[in-house]
Amino acid sequence: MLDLKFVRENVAKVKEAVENKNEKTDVDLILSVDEKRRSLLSEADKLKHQKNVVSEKIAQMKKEKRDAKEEIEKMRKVSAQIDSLDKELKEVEEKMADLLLTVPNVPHSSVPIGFDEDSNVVVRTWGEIPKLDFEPRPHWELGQILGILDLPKAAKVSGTGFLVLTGKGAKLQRALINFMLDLHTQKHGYEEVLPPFMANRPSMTGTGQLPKLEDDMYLCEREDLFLIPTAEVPVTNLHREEILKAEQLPVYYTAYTACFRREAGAYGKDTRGMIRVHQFDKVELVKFVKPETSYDELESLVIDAEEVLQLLGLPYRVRVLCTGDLSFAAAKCYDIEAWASGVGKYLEVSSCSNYEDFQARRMGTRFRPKKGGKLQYVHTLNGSGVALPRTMIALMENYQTKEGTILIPEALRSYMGGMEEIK
RNA sequence: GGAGAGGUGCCGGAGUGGUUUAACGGGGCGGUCUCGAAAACCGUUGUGCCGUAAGGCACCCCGGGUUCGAAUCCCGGCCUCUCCGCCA
Repeated sequence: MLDLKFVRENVAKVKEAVENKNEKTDVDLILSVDEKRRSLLSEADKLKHQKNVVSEKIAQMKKEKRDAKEEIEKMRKVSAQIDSLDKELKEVEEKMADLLLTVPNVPHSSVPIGFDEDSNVVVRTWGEIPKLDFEPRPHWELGQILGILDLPKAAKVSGTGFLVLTGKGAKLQRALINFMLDLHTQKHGYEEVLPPFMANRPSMTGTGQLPKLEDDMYLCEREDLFLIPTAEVPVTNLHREEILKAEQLPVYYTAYTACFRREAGAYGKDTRGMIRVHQFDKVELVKFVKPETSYDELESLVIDAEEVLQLLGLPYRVRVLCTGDLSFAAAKCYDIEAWASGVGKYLEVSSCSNYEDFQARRMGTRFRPKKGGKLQYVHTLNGSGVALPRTMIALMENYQTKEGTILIPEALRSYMGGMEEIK
């Protein structure tokens, strides 16, 4: 959420952001509602002031046992006026709040302007794309041959877009989770959190999934709870409506969770295998930082995520997203994409974003800079560190052998009980 | 699910229908003292909104209601705690 004052004072900038992000927010409507709101507010405030003054007078008169009938009668009328103004004001303010939630964050000045993902810019690549001397198999074939991925059973149990990992496949997934959590907690200084996999509306609104993306999420209607689409939601909301101490910043969290996405509107895309599924595992990184450091923190966040792929020996590239591909709440975002030999393309395994104070303002997460200074909103960031099925895909497809087995990267072997190969 | 208790500021914790941002304590900040520090003492310390400003308004979990006037009384909701039931 942007500050209403900021919108008022930076109309051109906000309209440009709406345009560049391909959003449809009506900024002029916001301005006119704001004007209405302010005029109602000052009218109501005047009457309330009168009420307060006269109420005090009535109290005084009662104390002196004088008759206050006339004043009471007058106030009865004023109160009625206030009531009706307040009612109108409430409607206008609710409308204002709803409108403000539809204004996207303003992209950082370093973000390339562009309409869609074709304008994303590769900032670096790492590793060599493996040159296999045989026709590489896609992961679903490998999974079937080795008996570690059973898509037909997943379809039977739940439907398309779900996975059943079995035996060494399940173990490999668990190994990856543990490997990543250990890396981030032990080497990168993140605190591990295991949050709920369901979140309420205020939380979903806090991080910016609501109101825009409601249809992309699974909703348990009886409880009005959403299955989390990412650990970003529960972990970032840990500090909703809180005032953090300046000296405790920056705060780093890492969390493993399952993630649930309806993938509405993605029908026909990546339907085979486990590239795009309704439920997947992910290790997430979340940061709460001081505003002046947030862009440095974004760079180090990306590096922390990249290290996962480096240690696994998976080649990847990092792209900075252009304005049109940038999510609603983000000010800047890097995608990390791992190369997968079987399907022959780069797969997005991480998205690292700086939200600046956009989420913090929605959540009410602030800190006091020091010495009785004014409260300020923190900056929040998060990134996958990293998402699992696609990392599994890259691993399976890049480490496959001519015989259809999969070599296990060095870094993972201790997590696999010393296993060197899945065969 | 049943019964009870409670939700107050940065934190702990009082609170009478009528000068309430709200006793008291802690913390923070400023100062006195000190070579320096601790201790002690004194002072100070909420947030948001409107307004060029002076100033004003709102806020004691959330939403309604009663009243000239509600942190205080009534109703609904959410959350926490205790006991009982159920349960991996």
